[in-house]
Amino acid sequence: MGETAGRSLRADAERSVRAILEAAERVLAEEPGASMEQIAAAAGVARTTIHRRFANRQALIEALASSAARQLARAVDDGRPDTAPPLVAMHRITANVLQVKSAWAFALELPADPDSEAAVLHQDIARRCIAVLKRAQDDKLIDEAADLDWVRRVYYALIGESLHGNAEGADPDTLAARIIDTLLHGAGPRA
Amino acid sequence: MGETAGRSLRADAERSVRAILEAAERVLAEEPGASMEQIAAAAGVARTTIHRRFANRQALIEALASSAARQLARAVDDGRPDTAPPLVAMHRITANVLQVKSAWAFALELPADPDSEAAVLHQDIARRCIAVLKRAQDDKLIDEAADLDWVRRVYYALIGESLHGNAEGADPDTLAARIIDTLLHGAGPRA
DNA sequence: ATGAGTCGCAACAGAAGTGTTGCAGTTATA
DNA sequence: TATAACTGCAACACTTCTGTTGCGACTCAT
Repeated sequence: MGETAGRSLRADAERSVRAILEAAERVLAEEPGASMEQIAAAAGVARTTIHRRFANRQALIEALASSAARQLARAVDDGRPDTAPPLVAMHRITANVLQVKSAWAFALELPADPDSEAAVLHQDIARRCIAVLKRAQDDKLIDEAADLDWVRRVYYALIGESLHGNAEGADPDTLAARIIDTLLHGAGPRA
Repeated sequence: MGETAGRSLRADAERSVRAILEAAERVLAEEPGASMEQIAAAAGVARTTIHRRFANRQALIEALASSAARQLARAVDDGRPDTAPPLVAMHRITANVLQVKSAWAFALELPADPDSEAAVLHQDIARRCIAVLKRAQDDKLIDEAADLDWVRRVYYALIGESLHGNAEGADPDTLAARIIDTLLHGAGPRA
């Protein structure tokens, strides 16, 4: 049977759903084609339990994407993108996002249908990201002729790249500092 | 049966292999889990023909990765990384790489075993990439304190990002110019 | 404590993919 | 042209995954 978004579940059922989503992230990150059986085993749950909550493999993956997108949105909000000084907001947001993305890398890189909840959230996040960049631009931190959408894409790419070679688990604040420094100044000689 | 690297094939067989590899790139780029049947159909070939040349799905994918890596290596070489002035080499290499990567995106983002031919080629490419950056650094184009491995990773990320939003098919030279400009100067205000 | 919700287990049917083989017909190449 | 290579097609056995059902046991909520 399975439900994508039903009414409130019992406490133990809710625990199972969380365990399944976390296991799915862990397993699928290493092997995108992994079977429901593998995910169930990693979650410490029977395969049938997954099918009770999620009708399809598809439904599970969509729920995973939505869950991760919500956490990402919260990570951005926690950085006070509208009120904090641009540089402070960028640093805090970047550090927060790095942590969320390192835990939900697979789910957040999932291609989402344009009308899914995850896609809407990602679109909203991009909007707020550009708003922060705009404020930075007004403060002369970013060149006035810069294409903010390109800057945002570069920013995303720097975050993604920082996570690849991070098996050692460097400090998020250190990584964030390097990301923002590179974003604003590049690799050229300093004045 | 299938061979990963046999002796010289007949002309028509060689054509088939090329068609299969190109179809595999096309099909797998859209659906990484696509079946051999789908690949065969896209190549205009019977499924059994694929199995004659490639023992496994695995073998096919490795051959795909190797083929793409060789083309990428050639794209770098064509930019004269050791002899041309650093800025010229960077621009030419970037434009060449953009074209190859747009045609073989799936194959080039494939995770490769450390001892595979593709992995060796990618490692060699990274080595040459850093060599060019080093020459740029000697020419004061890159800050002397910069971590060249980080610069290389940023460079890769910028190339990857440029290809995502490129459904319109912008001019490789234009894209390359923006990539190098961003790499060296970032988004901050110009002096 | 009682009832509804939840779970694990076992079993099932069905779908889809993989890899192999044999053979007849076609094509390159010497 | 003669030979060997190549191809498509059909059929096969085999494995794996999916999604479902039924049932007894357990657990949360009231």
